Amino acid sequence: MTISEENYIKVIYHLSQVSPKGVTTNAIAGTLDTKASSVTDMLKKLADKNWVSYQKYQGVSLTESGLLKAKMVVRKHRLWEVFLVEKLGFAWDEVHDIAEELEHIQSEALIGRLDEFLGYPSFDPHGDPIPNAKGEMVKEERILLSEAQRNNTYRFIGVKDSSPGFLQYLDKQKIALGAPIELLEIEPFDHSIRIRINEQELVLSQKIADNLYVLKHV
Amino acid sequence: MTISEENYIKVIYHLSQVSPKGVTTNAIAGTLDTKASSVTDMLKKLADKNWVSYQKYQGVSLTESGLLKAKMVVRKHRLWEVFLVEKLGFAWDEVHDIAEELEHIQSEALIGRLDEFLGYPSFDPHGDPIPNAKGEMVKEERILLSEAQRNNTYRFIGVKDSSPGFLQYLDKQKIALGAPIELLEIEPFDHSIRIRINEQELVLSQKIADNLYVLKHV
DNA sequence: AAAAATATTTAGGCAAAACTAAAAATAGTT
DNA sequence: AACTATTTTTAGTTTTGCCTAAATATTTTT
Repeated sequence: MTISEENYIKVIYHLSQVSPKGVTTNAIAGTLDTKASSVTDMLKKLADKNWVSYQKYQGVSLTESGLLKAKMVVRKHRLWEVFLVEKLGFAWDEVHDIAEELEHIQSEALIGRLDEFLGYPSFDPHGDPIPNAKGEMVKEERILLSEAQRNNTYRFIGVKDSSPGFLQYLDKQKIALGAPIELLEIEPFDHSIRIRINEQELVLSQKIADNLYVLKHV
Repeated sequence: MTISEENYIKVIYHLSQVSPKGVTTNAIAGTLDTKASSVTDMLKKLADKNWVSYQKYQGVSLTESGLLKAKMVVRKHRLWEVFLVEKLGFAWDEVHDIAEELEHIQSEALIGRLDEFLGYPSFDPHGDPIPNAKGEMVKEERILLSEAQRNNTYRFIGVKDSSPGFLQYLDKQKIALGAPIELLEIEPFDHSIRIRINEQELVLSQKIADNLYVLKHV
């Protein structure tokens, strides 16, 4: 499996989470920053190798074996992210691009030992679950903070957008993974919300609340 | 710099150690397991980018900037090998191929932090020196055990051949890096040698002695 | 339901890095 | 010095993954 093929499979996997019926050519092209025609070429190749099922004009979805391949790439990506943050001391907004390269290193033994070295983590530094060697991962009943209810308390467990800009905003506001958040008020006009976090009150725009995953209760 | 370019530069660097006047096309082709014509193509490209000086039919040598590039690839390779052995628990005969992939990860920050994490090691698991960020490395007055003198004591500090087969042979004989070796006798007929190591006597063929680097004195 | 807009695919090409086969240069031998 | 053998280069192809431009499907709008 080439690096390019791995990247396509991974992107199809991520896009499938949002649109499970089938991923469009354009969506893939947009994510990979390539042209739709290049995507079509690759989809044929992936279909030949039985990693996706693809019908002209109808989008693609991963096959059983394609899904496992995708999960293994995601596993490697997230394990490397844990390594970079926990062991090498990188900040959570610095690790994505490096992990993007490391995820393509081909060695079962390496990833197995890395997993062990890290203590078999279940989540990466952004709160995303890490598939185990069989592709299994924790599934939590997370919701977006923008969908949360007034006067309830939640725990901040993940980000939807993990771009450096957003992560740096969270750092600045001292909104850290694991923090309890109490939803005090929802402003009907602009859907901004007022929360209590770290014994302080904070107002978040809808856009922010739309990118924070929380778990109910506390 | 592509992965292929890095591999060529690295191979030219290694071959230069043995033949400093100029590395031949065939030598490169042999090492990289490609055809001479492919090497010629690449040499032109590397010369265009000013990483080697190349004259048709006269072999190549690295330029200043090519030499630094080569040392940075070697630096990454050897640091990753230390990581694999020291942190992940791989044996010294298992790490070469994995490091061969890891050496191409592009991130100054990563390699700087890895170096720090490992405690700025000076040598890799096979006893080879690790260049620092400027390309500087320790230079020892090492010789081959086959060139050593009778009745002297040495310290085993490195291997010339670092293939898994040879390393496994050394493991089997309990010949480990750092061990003191006393040269008891040289057999004139086949140049085999008798040594004392780990309080035991051992006979080594010339081929073995030809692949062990030692330091005089003790 | 036809027209317009959008999405996708096809066709033809390009660059990188490899190849084979043939030509040219260098080195070794008599 | 000339001939032979070896090494190296050139010329022409192949494969992968991308591109542009044009053609075809699908979806949306009127």
